[in-house]
Amino acid sequence: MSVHEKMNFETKQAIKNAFIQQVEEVGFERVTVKNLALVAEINRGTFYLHYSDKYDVMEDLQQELLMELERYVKHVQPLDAFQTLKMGQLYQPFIKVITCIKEHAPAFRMLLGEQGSPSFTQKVKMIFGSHILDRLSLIRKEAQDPEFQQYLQAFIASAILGVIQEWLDKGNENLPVEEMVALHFRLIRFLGNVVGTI
Amino acid sequence: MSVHEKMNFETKQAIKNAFIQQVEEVGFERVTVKNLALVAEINRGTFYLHYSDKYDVMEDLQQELLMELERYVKHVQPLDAFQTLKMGQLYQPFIKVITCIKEHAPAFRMLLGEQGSPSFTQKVKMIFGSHILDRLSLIRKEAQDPEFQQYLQAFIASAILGVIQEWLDKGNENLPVEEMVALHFRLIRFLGNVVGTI
DNA sequence: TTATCAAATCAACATTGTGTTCAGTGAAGG
DNA sequence: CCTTCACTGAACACAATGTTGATTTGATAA
Repeated sequence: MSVHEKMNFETKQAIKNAFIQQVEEVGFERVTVKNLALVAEINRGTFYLHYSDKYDVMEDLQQELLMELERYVKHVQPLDAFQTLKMGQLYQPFIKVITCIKEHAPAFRMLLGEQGSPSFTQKVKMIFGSHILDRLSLIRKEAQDPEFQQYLQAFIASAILGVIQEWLDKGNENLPVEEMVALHFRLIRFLGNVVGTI
Repeated sequence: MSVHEKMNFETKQAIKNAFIQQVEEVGFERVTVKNLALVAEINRGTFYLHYSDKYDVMEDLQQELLMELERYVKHVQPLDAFQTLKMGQLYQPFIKVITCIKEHAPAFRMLLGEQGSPSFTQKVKMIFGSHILDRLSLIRKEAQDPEFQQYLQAFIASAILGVIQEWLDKGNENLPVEEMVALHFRLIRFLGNVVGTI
């Protein structure tokens, strides 16, 4: 790697960081290339050497995070998860997912937050939904109806993501990753019990 | 009501409709006052007689829908809902909520969709969460821990809204309101059963 | 040391949307 | 007939955009 590529990389990073900061501050719509250049401490012209516009930065950031996220989510198997849970242990693949999100917390908080991107939220749900429900249809015949399965995916993926959004919102430093994972299973079990007892 | 007020009202409506159409087409960020005036077939200057900018239109639209929604959601009582469900009937207050959403489907689809507003989504979740979980803490001691309750709210509200978003996305004309309501309870019961049998 | 080359800077430009203003138009109502 | 009032149309200064071309910087390699 030449020094030029390194400078190139650092400038791109500076732009991305400025972007995250600006979106959190004023919302995506009010972000301007002018201010991005100002915050990133680069010339406005330099911005255009790396990105065509602010939408381009958004795309780049989203791609980066979605690829990283999918890398961990694809190892999650819901049946194994419940099995592990029954033995009173935490399910490692899911811990890795939450850890991944925590590591990129500023970006996720921004994209999933009040000023964020609905399309990103939707893509994250897709990743959760498609992988987490992979083999659930094997054990329950209702889950074989494609329409029901589709709504089941939306239901569970939204629920999980909703908890994660709440966690990010509150400043996740309070609640460690392990408790976060345990919380998900407590919530699902709680709902199951309520349905059972009524 | 004078004719002038009527004209006034119709112009505002035209702007709102143009706004919905434009957001769906190009996304909120790329909506311009210029194009809104073009689509609504009014003079650009006329726009500023009704709204100060596009954010103002967004606010107006959101307020309108949130007030309407809350009007129905506040009659939903989860305990009654499960009671009704056990007797094989559909829970009327929830039917009214879904009907309300269906009646304003274009606006809801836009605001909750890929090009929509995360802050609106969040507000809808708040309305769902605060009303639906109102008395759930009475029957289960876990639900009394405020932090758990907070996450439980996020969990359930997100799940329900996720299903509604899926419904709107697919074009809700396919699935009638009654089946939509039944689906929610089928989903919750399914999850309960899966947790119970594993 | 010096020539080289990519990255970043700087200034200038036409373009587009913004928000405001102000003189007009036309239809309804008194 | 004349007032009222929503709306029109044109003009304005302003701000951000995206592009260009000339220039500076600094590390690398002969």
